[in-house]
Amino acid sequence: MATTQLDPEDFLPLTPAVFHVLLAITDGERHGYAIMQEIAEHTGGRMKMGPGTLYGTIKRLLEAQLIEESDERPDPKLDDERRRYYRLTGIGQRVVKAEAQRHAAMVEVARGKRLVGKHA
Amino acid sequence: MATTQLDPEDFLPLTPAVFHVLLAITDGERHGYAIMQEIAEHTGGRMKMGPGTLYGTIKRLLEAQLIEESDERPDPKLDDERRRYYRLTGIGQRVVKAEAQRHAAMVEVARGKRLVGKHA
DNA sequence: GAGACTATATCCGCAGCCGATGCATCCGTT
DNA sequence: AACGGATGCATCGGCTGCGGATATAGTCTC
Repeated sequence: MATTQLDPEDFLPLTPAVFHVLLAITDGERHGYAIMQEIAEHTGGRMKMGPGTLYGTIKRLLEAQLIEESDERPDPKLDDERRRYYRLTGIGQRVVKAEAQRHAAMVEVARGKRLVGKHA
Repeated sequence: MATTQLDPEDFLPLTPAVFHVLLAITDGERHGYAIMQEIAEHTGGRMKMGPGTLYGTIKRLLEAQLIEESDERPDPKLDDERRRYYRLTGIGQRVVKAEAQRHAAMVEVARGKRLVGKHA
């Protein structure tokens, strides 16, 4: 086996902001503004991430190499040139997954204490 | 029902530290040091909360009236007098529950993206 | 009686959230 | 074509609060 793989666990726990951003791009690349909307959407509008949080978070995620910018455009003709698209890196994927499982485990603890009901 | 109902949602989202502390005392009162251990335990030792975080968090939770100190001792003879016990207030209970459900919803989103498998 | 563990408390550096602000572009309406 | 609002990215600075270091002291074991 080649390199000693970075352990995704070393990145945990993620801050809520970071987790939401990563979660928003797990199923395909997205640009900044779309990430904001995605987050607002899948939290039922409860969480609205402002630009300060978003772009600061993106910057740190790029440095940590959990995400990377991509030059590919879904449809050049329809696209807004100002947009900058981001996608998960390999390690990024492993990190979101690990964090998601950590959350799942926490929810199970909460379920044991009857704070949440049976599964949806 | 004299009191004006505070909306638990107003307290969300909780910081991870706060959530862990509240979760640790949902099933009965505990003293500070025991809370630390409880947290280390039900995260499989992954999260270890230091005294700075713990007592700072407790202080803020007392001010916010999500927890309160109790004078009752489980067993006076066996007890260490230095201990200070805390329990959830009414609103505190509603807040942990709301937060737990928020987390459960987030995990469902992650499940939809196949980051976590079927339920344990 | 040394050392480890229990138990609470404070201090303070630092990370990072997040609203405010700025600027440019795109698009629908009139 | 002028306007306004939404889209889109970026920076700045205040402030919250996390978390390691440190202090104090009682308890327990060897």
